[in-house]
Order: sequence, then C-alpha cells, then structure tokens
Amino acid sequence: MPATFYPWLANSTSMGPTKKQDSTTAPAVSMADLARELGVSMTTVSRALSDHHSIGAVTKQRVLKLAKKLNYQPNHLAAALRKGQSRLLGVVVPYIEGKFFPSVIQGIEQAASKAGFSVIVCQSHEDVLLERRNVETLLNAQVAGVLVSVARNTQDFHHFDKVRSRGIPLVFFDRIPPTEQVNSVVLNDQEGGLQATRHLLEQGCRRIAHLAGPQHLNIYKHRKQGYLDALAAFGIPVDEELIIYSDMSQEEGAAAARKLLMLPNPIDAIFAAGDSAILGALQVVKGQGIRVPHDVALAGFSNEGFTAITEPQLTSVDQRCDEMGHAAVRLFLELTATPATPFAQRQVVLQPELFVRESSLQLATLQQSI
Amino acid sequence: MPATFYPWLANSTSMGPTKKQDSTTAPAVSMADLARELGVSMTTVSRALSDHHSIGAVTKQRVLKLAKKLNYQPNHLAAALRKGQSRLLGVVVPYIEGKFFPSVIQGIEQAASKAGFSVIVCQSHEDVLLERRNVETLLNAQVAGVLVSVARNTQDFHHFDKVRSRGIPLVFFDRIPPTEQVNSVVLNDQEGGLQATRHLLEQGCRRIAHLAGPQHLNIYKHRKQGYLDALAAFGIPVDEELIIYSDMSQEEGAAAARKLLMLPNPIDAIFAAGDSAILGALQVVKGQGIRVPHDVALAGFSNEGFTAITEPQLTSVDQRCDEMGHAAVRLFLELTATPATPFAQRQVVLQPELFVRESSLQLATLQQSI
DNA sequence: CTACTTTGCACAAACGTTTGTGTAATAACA
DNA sequence: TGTTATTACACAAACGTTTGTGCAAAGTAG
Repeated sequence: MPATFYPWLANSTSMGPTKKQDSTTAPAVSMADLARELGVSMTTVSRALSDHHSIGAVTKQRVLKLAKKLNYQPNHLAAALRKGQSRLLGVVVPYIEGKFFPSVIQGIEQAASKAGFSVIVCQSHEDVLLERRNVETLLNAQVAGVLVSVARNTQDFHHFDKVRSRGIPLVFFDRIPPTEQVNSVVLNDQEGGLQATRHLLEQGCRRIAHLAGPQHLNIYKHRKQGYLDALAAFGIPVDEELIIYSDMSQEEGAAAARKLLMLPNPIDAIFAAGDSAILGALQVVKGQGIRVPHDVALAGFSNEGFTAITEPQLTSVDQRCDEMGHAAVRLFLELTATPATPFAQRQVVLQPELFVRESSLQLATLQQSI
Repeated sequence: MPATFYPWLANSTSMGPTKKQDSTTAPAVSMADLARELGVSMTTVSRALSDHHSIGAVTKQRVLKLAKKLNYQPNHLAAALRKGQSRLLGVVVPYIEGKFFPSVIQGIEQAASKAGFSVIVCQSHEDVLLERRNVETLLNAQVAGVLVSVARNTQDFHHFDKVRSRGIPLVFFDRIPPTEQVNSVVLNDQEGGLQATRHLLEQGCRRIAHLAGPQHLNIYKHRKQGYLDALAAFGIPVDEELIIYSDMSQEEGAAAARKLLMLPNPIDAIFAAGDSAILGALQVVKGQGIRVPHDVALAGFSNEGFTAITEPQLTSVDQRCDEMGHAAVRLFLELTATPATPFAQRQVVLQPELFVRESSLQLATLQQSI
C-alpha cells in the first residue's frame, strides 16, 4: 500500500519551502491559514470555532466549512498555554494490576473521554517519593485536575497542597488521606461488611469468623465494623477469638483458617475483608475435608475475577469499580464548574453490592425454600 | 491545617495586582521571573537550564540555584508548543480489563516514565470509530508518539497515516495490522504453541486436541501452527477431528471439551489457545469424573491469574506482558532518536515462556523420574 | 435627526518556552 | 599588532491559541 497523498499540501502555505525537508511530514493547518484563506482575522476564526456570540451566523458557517474542508485540527497545547489549563486529567494510582485499579481507570477514562478530557496515568508503586514526583509531573503537564488514590505508606500530604494552591481540582478516591478534609469518593465498606455478614446470618450461620485486614487502613476498619454491626443486629455476642488479623494475603488467609478450624467450638462461616484471604481459607477448608458451604460458609470482599471460578464459587462484596471512576470524574467536573471552594469539600460514598454465590448458600436454606 | 503560605509571592511580579482575585491560587514562577531576579536574559536562563554549551559554568550555577530556591517548574506546554512536540506518549488499547492490557500498560508506563514521558491512555472498546477518534485526540494533544493495539474489527488503517505523515513515531503491539509494513512488537505465538504442545508430548501424551481461536486473527493462527509443528516434530499425524474452532470463551471451551470426550478414540490432552477456553474444558472434564492430569492433561495460553488457583492449577504460556510494554517504549525511543524512516520498519518478537503447573504433570513422568 | 444600543469584526497583547542570529569581550595564533 | 576562534551572553522572532479593547456599521428609541 502506497503512502497516502496530501493534495492540499500544495495549496497551503505557499510562502517558501516547508521547514523540514522531510517529505513525509505534513504541516498542520492552523487558524492563521483559515483566516488568510477567508480574508478574515484570526480572532474571527477563533471565535467562530468556539461559537462566540459576537460572530455572525454566515461567517461562522464559512469558517466551519473551511475548517472541515482543510481538516483543521486545533492545537490544544496552544490553547492550554493561553488559557492556563489543558483538557488533560491526571490520575495517580499505586499500581495497575489485579482487578480494582484497572477497572477504576477504565471508568475514569470512559467518563473523562465523554466529557472531552484525556486521561494521563501515573503509578506510585506504593512509594511516597514517586507519588510526589508524579504529582509534579502532572502539574507540569498543566492538567485540569488530579485524581489520586494514595500510596499505602503516605503519611505526609503536603505535595497535594501545590495542586490546591494552583486552583486545580483535587479528588481522592478509595485510598484517601485519613486526617484531612478533602474531596473524595469512597466505597461504604462498613455497609459491605454488614451486607456480607448479615447474609451469612440469614443463611443460618451463628459462629461467624472474620479475617480482618490491617486496622490502620480505614477500609479494613470499616469492613470489620460492618461485621460487628451485623452481629449486634442479630443479638449475637462478639467472640474476639473469631477475629483474626492479617495482611489479607492468600497465605495468611490460609493460616488464619487453619487456626480457626482448631477451635474447640467449631465455626460455621468465615467473612474475609479480602478475596485473596478467603481464597486461601477456602483451600485449607477443602483440604481438611470440610464441606463448603454445607459445614462452613464463606464470603469475601472485592469480587475479584477468580471468585466466579473457584469450586465452589465464592460469595463476595463488589466494590463498584467503574462506578467509582465515574463518580470521581463527575466530582472533578463539578469542581471545575463551581469556583474553588477551599472549605466544604465534597464526599461521595458508593454503596457496595453483595454477589451471592455457592460458597454461602446453605443447603438448609435451599431445602427450606422448596 | 491552614493553607500553605507562599512568602515569595510578595516579592515577585510587583507590577500590579494578580490576574484573578482568587486568594487560593498561587502563580507559577516562570523563566522571566528568574531572568529578572538574576539580571540576565531569558535566553540565558533557558540555556542554563538545558545545559547549553554557550553558558558559563558560574552563570549556570546561579540560575540552577535560584530555580531550586524559587521552586521553578518548567511549563512543558510552552516548551511543547515551541518545539512542536510534547513529552506525552499516547496509547490506544481495546480495553483495560483482564490481565493482558493492564500489564502491558503497566510496562509501558514504567519504561516511559523512566525516559521522562507521561502516558495517556485511550480505549477503543473494540470500535474502529472510537479508535479513529482516539488517534485524533492524541494528535491534538501533540503526543510524541503513538502506541496502538488495534481493535478487533479494524480493517481500514488509514487513520494511522495521519500519525506517520506528521512524523510521529507509531508502534503497534500485540494486535498489529496484518497487511501493512509497520513498527511492531509481538509475541512469538507459534513458539508458544510449540512449547506447550511439545511439553504435553514430552509428558507422554499422544492424542492431543487443540482448541483453536478464530483463524483470521494472526495470534490464533500462529498458536495453532505451533501445535502442528510440535506434532510434526514428534512424527505424529494430524487428526483434524481433534482441532476444534471457537471464540475462545469459557462456554465454547466447555462445549468443545464435551465434544472431544465423546470421541471413540479417547484423547489424552488438550491444548487451548486461550485460558478461558481451557478453564471451561477443565470444568467439563472434571465434571465427568475424568482425572486431570492423570487421564487428560491440559494446557492453556495467556497465563491468566486464575490459572494458579484452579484445581488442579493450569499449565499455560506466559505472554510477557510487561516485557511487551517495555519493548514498545524502547522501540518508540529508538524511532525518535533516528530520523523518520518511512520504509524499513522494525519488528520485535518476544519469546513466550511456558509455566508448567499441575494440569500437565503426568504421574507416569513423575514415577519415571524417581 | 440625535443618542444610544447592538452586532460583527479587527488589532494586538498576552501565555512560557526555544532558538537563530548578532555581538561584545577574551583568548589564541601568526 | 592584526586576524581569527572561542566564550558568554542578549535580542527578538517564533509556536498557535485566546481575549480585552477598539471601532465601525446597523438597528432602535426618543
């Protein structure tokens, strides 16, 4: 297939040879070209294209038509430079793996592109230093807004002050600064913990263990609180023996399960604050010949992809990842619309959704329902 | 916590009040500010910062020092505008889900940020129209390069001509245009198919079925070819009955397995060109009480996350996702370094790696090795 | 017919860089 | 001492937009 021809190349800018002698490089057509061709000023062209009221209808049409014909492509850089802000949206996440962050990014990209913004992503790799540098990078790129899920060990949040001080909308999602008053969109983790635990209770379980995550992270604290709330609602006393803390890894989930199964008073369910942990637990439980969900029911958190392919499939709380991306962008758009409000930051709380699967459907319940 | 103070705000630009009366907005310090402060020209400042040879060592030091002190942040937009190219790298992928694309993006982001580029991602959602618009968007953002994995149904590749005609490096990865001569980085799918099948043969399997994907897609064609090559290398005749074509979904994988298990002459292994298909097959095989790998060995392609958590764990060919991202960026960097070469496009072929797991480890072999 | 508003457009100055050219001063060489 | 390199910097013109201001012409009200 031969290289595409650009016939209009000959007509345009006949003043001297092109800058670079590279024959493959086609010059971009600018507003000046349109203005010259139409015999009007650049002002008129610019205002016609942005539908300014001070331009007559006929002139607008002439400009638009020629723009189409010459395939005029606006140089966003120049516009951004002049206006001091671009159509770019900066996103900082710890990493792009697993299910959660890719899905959120997917949601962000979708909503942003609908609003005419492009998304530029950075990873902090859970490193505050990198996170700081990412923010600088984004500011240098003159982004119109910054969406952040902070690194795990970030304690100092001063690098975000620069964003605010430049008047750039700043939205945190999922992982938000614990102390400060910020714009944020988070999941209602407590509600999620409540839903899962209540579901287990409704299935007839009465001795429900909880695999809890690091309590200095809000999400895990809230999930545990939901667990406690559900127990309280059913009038079941909390047995601290049944709450095991871990880093939520598959290995520690397995270890926790082993410990739980050795208790003299046997458990009949486990709710883990993470899917990896419940997966580890599942493997241990099955390995000991204990039937799931017949003897022990299981429920996790995050609704990871693998929950639908284990045997039995795992009940889990869905985090509404794409919805979180959408919400973050929506919040950003609202912030750009309204003038900067240093105080009165906005919070959006998403409601989780429990996906009930085999691992928590008690046969007893099934029989009852027949 | 009070808003951060900017004491130097009082000293700088004492000519009139600030543009906007927004007290929260801090002005960015520009090269002009540095120049004025030091009593030199902007030229000097600019060249000092970019380490130009025509600037004296002492002057350079003075400039650098003040830049640090005032926390000067270069406006990349302005530089990009002047130089006609930014430090942005555009990426177009079909979607950001599953394992593959997020991992590749992760690799791209890593390599790009190391080279001082930011990454801006777009999704085509497998839609040529969106893909086309994405490319326009990226061009408007004045990206320095474009990295693309084309949509499934893209047949017309003219929208990429614009990229080339502007002299912007264009690299395709994984999903590349079949007909054209392009810069690309792909996996050696044939080698992957060969490795997996050969492995099954070495485990003692002799009647190996193949779940093939749509043959109009190169990746699936190549994987099948690898399968055929391996059989040929072992002098085993091809039985067309054992090759089943599908869309590689879990459902069709299951259906294919059902069909295969009904053959009068029983099979002893299945190699699927995708992990979802082999997962479907695994479930059917187990459901019929057939032991894996004892009676039938299984191997898939992509090394998805779930291959390590099925029972038994699934052998699969790893696609070196992050390596693909790195390679794509490397290729882009090489292209920017060398002047545009319309012909003689470069190809990079990555070697896959077989991850052997339980689903293909024959007991017979284990016993032999004792 | 005058005074005032609206409409439609042009002029020119920004935005913050980069860079070709000019030009002193100093150094090197014959 | 005169000629040429070299060093170190300044001037000013770009890059492609946006936008405040100015200024006619046309419309409207008195």
